[in-house]
Amino acid sequence: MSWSALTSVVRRHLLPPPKSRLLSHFPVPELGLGFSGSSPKPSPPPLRPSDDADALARLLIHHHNPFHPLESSLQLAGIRLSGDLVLQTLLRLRHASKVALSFFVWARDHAHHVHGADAYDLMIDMLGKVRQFDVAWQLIIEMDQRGVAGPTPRTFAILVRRYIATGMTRQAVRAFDDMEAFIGREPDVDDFNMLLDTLCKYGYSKVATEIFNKRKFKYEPDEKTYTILIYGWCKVNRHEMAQKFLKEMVDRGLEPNVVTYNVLLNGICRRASLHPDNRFDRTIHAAEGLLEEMQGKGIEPDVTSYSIILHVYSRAHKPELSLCMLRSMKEKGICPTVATYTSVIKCLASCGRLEDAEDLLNEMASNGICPCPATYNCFFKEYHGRKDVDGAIKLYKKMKGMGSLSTPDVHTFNILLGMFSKLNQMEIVNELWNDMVESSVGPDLDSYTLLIHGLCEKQKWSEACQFFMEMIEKGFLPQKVTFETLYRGLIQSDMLRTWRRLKNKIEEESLKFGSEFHHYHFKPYKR
DNA sequence: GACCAATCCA
Repeated sequence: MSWSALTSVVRRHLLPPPKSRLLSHFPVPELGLGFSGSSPKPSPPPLRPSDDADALARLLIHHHNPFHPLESSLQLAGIRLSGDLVLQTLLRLRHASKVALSFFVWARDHAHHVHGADAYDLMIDMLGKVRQFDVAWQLIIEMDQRGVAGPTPRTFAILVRRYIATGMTRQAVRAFDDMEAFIGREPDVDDFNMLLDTLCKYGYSKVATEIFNKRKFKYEPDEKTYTILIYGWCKVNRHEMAQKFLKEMVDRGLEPNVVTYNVLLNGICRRASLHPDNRFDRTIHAAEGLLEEMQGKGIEPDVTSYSIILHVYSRAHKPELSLCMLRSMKEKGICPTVATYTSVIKCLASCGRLEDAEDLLNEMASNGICPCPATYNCFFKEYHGRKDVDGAIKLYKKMKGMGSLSTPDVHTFNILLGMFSKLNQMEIVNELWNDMVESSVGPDLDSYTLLIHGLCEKQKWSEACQFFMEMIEKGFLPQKVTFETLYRGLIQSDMLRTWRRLKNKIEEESLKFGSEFHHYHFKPYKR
């Protein structure tokens, strides 16, 4: 059966689409946790390519249905997709959390290859993202009872990360303490490091330090533990605290290694202001001092150390120094990575030296290093600045033909959308938009904003309005300027019917999802 | 998963 035939079968069984898919309203579904021992039926292994999973996922999102009718549709079609594959696809796509949970429950109960701990971990991560921690815990308990090789320490790492990302640090620590009862052993240093690392990554260095001081006698802290804490304090720009832990580390008889020094180096360079030149000089001086200190201890700088310095050169627009350092690191036998090359290329491109940047791009290729989208985006930014349409289109076409590591990302599209919209080439904007939707990397809030602003500038009010409503439906909250520009345009050109439709839409959404839209004012606009 | 790159609409 062809995909289009399957699509029509599925559609026939589906309920009408929902009115909205915003995430802030997320009713807990009936999980049916009292599963009655009915052993899962064995199902054949996945036979279909991931394209089908992708298409199915899109269809599911589009209709947003309960899945019972779908099961028969799938059986009718004789297709058995791997549940894990569809689940992963759903979770990759934006705003599909509710659909993903329904699918997970359905697939679990119908044994479509969703019994593994991986699927549970994916779901728990997603539930944490939308703050449904009670449901996440239900799944953890279910994992335990079902014996699906979990929950594992990784499951708890995911849960802990989600708690911390939400700012619920106390609950994160409690979850960490609850882990022992599930995994059947005491947490070790690595687990402890995970907790501290996650706290520090999200800026809770103070909480991490408190936990560390309370428990450092229970776990044997190692180099990683201290490096994590030093990273945390550097991140919040508290260098004196970073130094304090460096000292404590040495006092304990632990030797700082190259990673520890790179963390300190990045702490010096990360947000240092480089304007005017004497500030740049001061930063470089401090960085060189640290490099000397580490070399004095017999630790040689590695790619990361060089990449950190190169990033400073790039931010300060010093192409000569950049190239010089790249050369000297190669002479020392240190192989540049994508990050290294991207920093230098960004520096050259932003200084207008596109030919030199292209040379480096070729050098990367001959060294077998695959450029990432960020590498190409440096060129696009410069083309944008020069209004070089041909250059941009040529590079874009080249990227489209490349492997998945180098295909355009959201930023690529956003740069190009902004460029061609400003140059008034709306056919190309349209084409880019379609490419972006097709490749499922976007659109994001910026893409919508760029497109709508572009359309407003061209006075294409009804098109702009259409995209405005689409973005609301997808759960993006448009900026105030976007709303006001559109509002003014619709009123001034007497498009009152379109305006009313837009107004109803916003009122409908804000009724359901609370105060999010309150900064839009509906006062009649004075002409 | 102890460190390095990465967007710019008013």
